[in-house]
Amino acid sequence: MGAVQADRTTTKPMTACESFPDDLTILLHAAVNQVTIYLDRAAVEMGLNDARDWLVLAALDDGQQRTQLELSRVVCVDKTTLITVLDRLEKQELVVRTVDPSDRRVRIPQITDAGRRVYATFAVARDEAEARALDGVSAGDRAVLVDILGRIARGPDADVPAS
Amino acid sequence: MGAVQADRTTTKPMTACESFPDDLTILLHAAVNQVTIYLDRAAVEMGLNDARDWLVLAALDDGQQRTQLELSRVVCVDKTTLITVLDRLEKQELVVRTVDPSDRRVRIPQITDAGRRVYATFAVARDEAEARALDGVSAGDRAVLVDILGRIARGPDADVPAS
DNA sequence: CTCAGATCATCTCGACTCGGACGATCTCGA
DNA sequence: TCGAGATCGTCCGAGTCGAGATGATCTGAG
Repeated sequence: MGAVQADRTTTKPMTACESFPDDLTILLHAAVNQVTIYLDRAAVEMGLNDARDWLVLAALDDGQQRTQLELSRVVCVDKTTLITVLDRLEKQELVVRTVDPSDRRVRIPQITDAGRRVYATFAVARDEAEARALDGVSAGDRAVLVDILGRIARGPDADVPAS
Repeated sequence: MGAVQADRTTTKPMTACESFPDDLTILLHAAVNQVTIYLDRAAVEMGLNDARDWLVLAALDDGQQRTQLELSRVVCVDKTTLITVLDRLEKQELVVRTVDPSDRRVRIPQITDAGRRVYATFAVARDEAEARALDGVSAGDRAVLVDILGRIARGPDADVPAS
């Protein structure tokens, strides 16, 4: 039988990956896959559903007032999917949806104290995971990594010159 | 803006991402997201469905004989999902499923000449995209990137001691 | 003031994903 | 030789995702 199967009620991909180190994009995929597996596990362990739940909490934790639409763009989650995430988090009382009094169409999701606590706990687990993953990597190399990833993430040109 | 919406028939996430550069894992997600968007677009342009289609082709192109199960592990795709990918690629005559004569349970998917051509074409587009993404990054820094990503992808130690 | 058009959150519904069956086949011990 | 158990590819059903439609609300022109 599957020895290390998580007893989850919801469906969740558990694909471990033994990739070939040929190519940057493949490597990138494999890396994110690995990280996701670990983070998802940590998230489940503390009652969250997903690493995405945590991602949303992280975005909310910086205190900025954001509409759901803005939030969905920040965390790379479809606005439709974000609704279900917020529903879940709200039910767990980790966030609340407040109505912007100046524009009653928009909701401003805000993190609660409980949410902040969960986020802080998770952040510790995440930092440990990162530290383990980057064990033996010099600070300079880490900076290089962050720099390049940021460059990739922001896109090849970010602002297409009006062509 | 946006404005560059692809007119796709199949469902496909098009979430562009304007992430905050706080954290490594978020950065990693954002980077892979960006790359995926680009690769998916390129894949669609040459008749493939997905960047995953290409990933499968890439894995098959190294000439190794692999069962579908092995293949699914290599490319980080669930074996069930891989079936639909192979079905599609087989219909396009980019791969064929051969039966291993020494074990008639297993299928050995193999890339065809047409598949090899498509893969080669795609590889050019991919290399261009990579070059653009890494424009202005020194060769040394690239090596660092590949090294660290590989380290992350291979996992901290594959089996986390259940503490 | 009124109304047309824009924008927000939500809902709907079709497409996709994956855990858990299942049949076919292999292996190994009796 | 035979059968129990393992392993392969495939199928099915529940769950998830996201493009487009919908309803509520805002904005600006007349």
